[in-house]
Amino acid sequence: MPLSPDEPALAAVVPAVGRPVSVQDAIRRDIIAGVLTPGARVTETSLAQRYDVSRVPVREALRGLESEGFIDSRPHVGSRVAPIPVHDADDLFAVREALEVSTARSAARRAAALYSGDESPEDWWRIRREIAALLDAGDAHVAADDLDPLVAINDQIHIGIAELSGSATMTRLLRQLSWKIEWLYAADVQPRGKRLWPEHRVIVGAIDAGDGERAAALMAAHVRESRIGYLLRYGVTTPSSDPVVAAAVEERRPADG
Amino acid sequence: MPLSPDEPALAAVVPAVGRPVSVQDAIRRDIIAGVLTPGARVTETSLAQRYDVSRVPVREALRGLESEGFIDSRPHVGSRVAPIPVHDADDLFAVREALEVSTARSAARRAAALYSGDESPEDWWRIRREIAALLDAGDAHVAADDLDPLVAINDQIHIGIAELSGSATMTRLLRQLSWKIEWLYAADVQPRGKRLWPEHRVIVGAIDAGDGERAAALMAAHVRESRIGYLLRYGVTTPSSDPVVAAAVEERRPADG
DNA sequence: AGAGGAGTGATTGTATGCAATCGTCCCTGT
DNA sequence: ACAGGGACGATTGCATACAATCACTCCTCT
Repeated sequence: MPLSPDEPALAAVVPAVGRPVSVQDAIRRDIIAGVLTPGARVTETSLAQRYDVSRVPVREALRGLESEGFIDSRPHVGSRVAPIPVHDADDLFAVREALEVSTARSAARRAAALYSGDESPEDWWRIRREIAALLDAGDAHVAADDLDPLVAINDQIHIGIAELSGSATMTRLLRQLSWKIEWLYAADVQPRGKRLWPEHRVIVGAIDAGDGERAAALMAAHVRESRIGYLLRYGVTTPSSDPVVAAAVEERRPADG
Repeated sequence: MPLSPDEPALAAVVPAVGRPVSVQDAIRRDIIAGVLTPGARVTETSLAQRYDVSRVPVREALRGLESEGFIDSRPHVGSRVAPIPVHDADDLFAVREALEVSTARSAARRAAALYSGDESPEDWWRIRREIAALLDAGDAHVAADDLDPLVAINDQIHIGIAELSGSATMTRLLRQLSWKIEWLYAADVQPRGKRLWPEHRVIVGAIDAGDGERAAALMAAHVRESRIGYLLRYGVTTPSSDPVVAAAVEERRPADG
């Protein structure tokens, strides 16, 4: 697996978190962190005071958050933090499966085309190197039993795979969803991703090998396993929309916590 | 296929076009209609004058359009109408395939659950009736050889199927994409959807029958065929990211126009 | 002649103030 | 006591005005 054909090692692990936080980022962060609880009523004025800005940037931020699904807004009435998305969890996982299976397959195909010289994507190697760094960082956190950062790293890896697939649209959609995913996991203090973590390296391996179908199958299993684990942990009563997932949940429920 | 278990016939064919157009809708409409051509430079001030509003609503609209992919904006420099998305077409179709295969499968499963009495979704019948109306309307347009409205009707049907699937997330994402799809097709005055049109009724039939895998397979073939047709018509030179599609395009290219 | 830097113009980003709209409460009439 | 209507308060929607930032040009120095 030759990772760096031209440039030197390069650190660049920090996954774009250091931006000069916009109001939208600040509010989203507070929602994900639980400072602004779901169902809480928020007015433009109160938020403006809270973040010490005018109402105008708050307005823009609310519009953006609304389209991301974090805010429910009604004209002339007010806005609320969207109800906790646990109900949407199964839905969200279904979308992830649909999208990410496709990105994994495409990424592997592009890798194959790359090796055969048919294509030379401009920044394929840069992204691939970032993923490698993220995998290493995740391994370190797992080894240190410091699992909290794994949520963000996990998202970054999945977005990175989407970037490798070369589909700007999928990347954009997945980025939207990733925030909600983080929100879902944020409620879970100790993510059980430790068991699933090693799967990432296997998936990336299949991509490197250029085996599209294997990458797709591995990704499908990965997302599905994550979905089952989530539904089990939260004891969601309504069955999953995917019969296979629903059956697995039902089967494992008594054995689990 | 019993369509109306409780309510009477109901017209409601008009697919939500009559809203009091916001600035964002107005700009998007002009982009899709070609009034604002891709690459054109647009400033907040010029748009404000154009639509006779202040810069504030224009700002919000631009933010929204940016997240929809219609506008490329650089801070302190200006905004441009995003370059013509023909290059993204293949990408867009790939996403559609990933999402819509999933929605078709889920919709069929819900139909099966509905018939067996396991579930009673609140507005399943309403949506199903709207789809029926859309199918009829499309048939009428095809019969009259008036193919222009088919683009919008087509989008509405696909969104309706997503709604039947019960996945709010998929519906939201698909709705975002549908605008871009319309943009793509708008360049094509005479959409060649006439040949593909009857497939919709077959897909809906599979959903009604509760046959998830068949619905999924039909939808996959439908989107793929549409994709091939598009790439052929526009003579896109770069091969599709899907090898099957790329091969089909290559095979049919000489025979076609 | 070329490179560097300051000035200028254009554009975005933000704040404040006012108008429009909607929900709610109280008051009145029956 | 209850229903209906009007007024008030709260909140959003919008316009104007100003500040900050960036790109570009021209001027100067080497």
